[in-house]
Amino acid sequence: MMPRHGRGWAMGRAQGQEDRHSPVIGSLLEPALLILVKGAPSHGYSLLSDLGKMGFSTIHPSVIYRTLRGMEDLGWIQSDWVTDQTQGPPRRTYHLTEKGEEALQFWKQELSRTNAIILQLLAKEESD
Amino acid sequence: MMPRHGRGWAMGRAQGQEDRHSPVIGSLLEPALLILVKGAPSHGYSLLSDLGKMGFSTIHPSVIYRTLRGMEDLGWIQSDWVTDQTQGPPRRTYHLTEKGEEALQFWKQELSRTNAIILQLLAKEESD
DNA sequence: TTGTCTATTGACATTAATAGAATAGTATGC
DNA sequence: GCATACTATTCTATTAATGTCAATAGACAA
Repeated sequence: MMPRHGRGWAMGRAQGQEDRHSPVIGSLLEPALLILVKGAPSHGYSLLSDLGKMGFSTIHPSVIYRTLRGMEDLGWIQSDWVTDQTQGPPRRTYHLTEKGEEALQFWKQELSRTNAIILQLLAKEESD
Repeated sequence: MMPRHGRGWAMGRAQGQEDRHSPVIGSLLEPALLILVKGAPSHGYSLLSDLGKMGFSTIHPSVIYRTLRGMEDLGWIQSDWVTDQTQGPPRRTYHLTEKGEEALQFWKQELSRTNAIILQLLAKEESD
């Protein structure tokens, strides 16, 4: 049986499971949420679809909600319940805090660094 | 107490723990090993230092050995014991298999995709 | 024989990911 | 007034991955 995430991801893909994301995508969820919430305060369900458009479509909703709660525990974002202007039950709407802005700065550096490493890896593979 | 990996990584950094890698780095270990082993058959201890030079310096040796064994279980690489030309105990030297080459092709696509997502995220943050 | 470098493995506790179901409000058609 | 679909969030059980530490052991030089 296939591991459900992480190790050996590329194996599952080869066997026709296109709908499972790689571990890299999962690891980018946190900075992606910070950036989206910084852009405009938002709630889980809306972030879910924003992320979908950005290439995070395979991440399970519960993972996104759980991550948001975790980030709130860390003090990076804060939530308020919004009951009006909703087409359904109340929304928990998150906004970025100063602490979250700080964390985002670290993440930005890390994203650049990651970019460099990936380019290096691709270049090395090309040269073989 | 700080989470030891993943969630909330950027927090630890802010408190002066520069020596802990982000979850992204960990998730790139597998493709990095595939590419290095494809370049030239090699053993764990040597890959450890190659990875260090590439920006994976904070990954614990046992994680690298464990990942290599996992990749061998998946049939992506194969190992032989080499006893001569060593400056210490025997080395388990890995080489890439055809299956590993296939996995690497999927990973290459994913690395490009990841690159695109990261650039998109950084661009979005700039525009805020 | 002590220490240092090379080299690999195993075990334990912690943390994260996944699927699935439960809960619930709103809106629309019939 | 009832079924259905969409919006919106939470919880739980299971499984996988990660981090850390310790153990093992050969080679070589002081």
